Amino acid sequence: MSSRVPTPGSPVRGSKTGKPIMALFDLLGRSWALGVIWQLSSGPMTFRNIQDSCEQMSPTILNRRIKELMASGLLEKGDRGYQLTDTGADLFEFLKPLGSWSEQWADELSVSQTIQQDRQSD
Amino acid sequence: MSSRVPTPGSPVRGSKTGKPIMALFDLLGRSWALGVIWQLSSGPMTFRNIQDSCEQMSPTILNRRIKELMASGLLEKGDRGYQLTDTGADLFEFLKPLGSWSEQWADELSVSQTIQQDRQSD
DNA sequence: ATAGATCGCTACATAAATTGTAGCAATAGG
DNA sequence: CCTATTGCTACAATTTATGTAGCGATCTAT
Repeated sequence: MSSRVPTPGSPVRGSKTGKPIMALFDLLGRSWALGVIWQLSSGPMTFRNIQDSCEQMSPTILNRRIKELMASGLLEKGDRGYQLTDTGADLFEFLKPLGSWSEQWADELSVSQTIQQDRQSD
Repeated sequence: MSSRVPTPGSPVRGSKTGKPIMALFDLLGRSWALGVIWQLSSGPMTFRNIQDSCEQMSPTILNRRIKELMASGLLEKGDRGYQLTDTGADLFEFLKPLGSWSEQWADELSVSQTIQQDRQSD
């Protein structure tokens, strides 16, 4: 493994100061990280379960994300597979509202795109 | 530009279904995207302002993020530089609490790391 | 016991994204 | 006109991600 786990206090991709919020953003801002947390919020899952529920994400990167999220105390290994830690579940509570927000956002976007198309056809 | 802007409804990096939440995670899960939104939450900023407040992030990627975030309706260009749209500001309200949460997380992490170090020296 | 089937990965090659540096055209001020 | 700042683009180097193949370990049924 040549990748670094973003840790508050130490330089990370995106922040040389390692400010907690930047370390968090670096951690969550890697491909599939938010998706994995999102999926695990509904309960423990096996490695392949996660892969399947995340559009067959490559095992390479799932494995890397898992290690990072475990090192960051958001994920742990349980009897029934991987699961969110208390901290991870706590974080998810903040992410949760984004579900319905994103649907509203999707609607707004499709509307404004329609308007743009209308303008082009003028 | 060869990169695609994650748009709900169309396949994105991380989701072939284009479910809004996955499109959002793809968009926000790119380097510096969350950081840029975070910085702009305190008011409009010029291109170089953002660069400076984000550890001298490369102009290449800032430019790309800006275009993506504008295409997604989260950012716009105003008199005083780039700024969050109403939608963007709305999104930020969900991100905001992560600021203090991340500091708590940082504390927990440093404690657990100390414990691990103690165990190793046993 | 043995032949699947499943699980958690690792190896490896390819493709895509990010970084860092240099610099240019446009505007602003003196 | 001279200088500084702004918003970028070009380009090469590095880092990350994707996709496929497959291995060793563990269950499962025969």
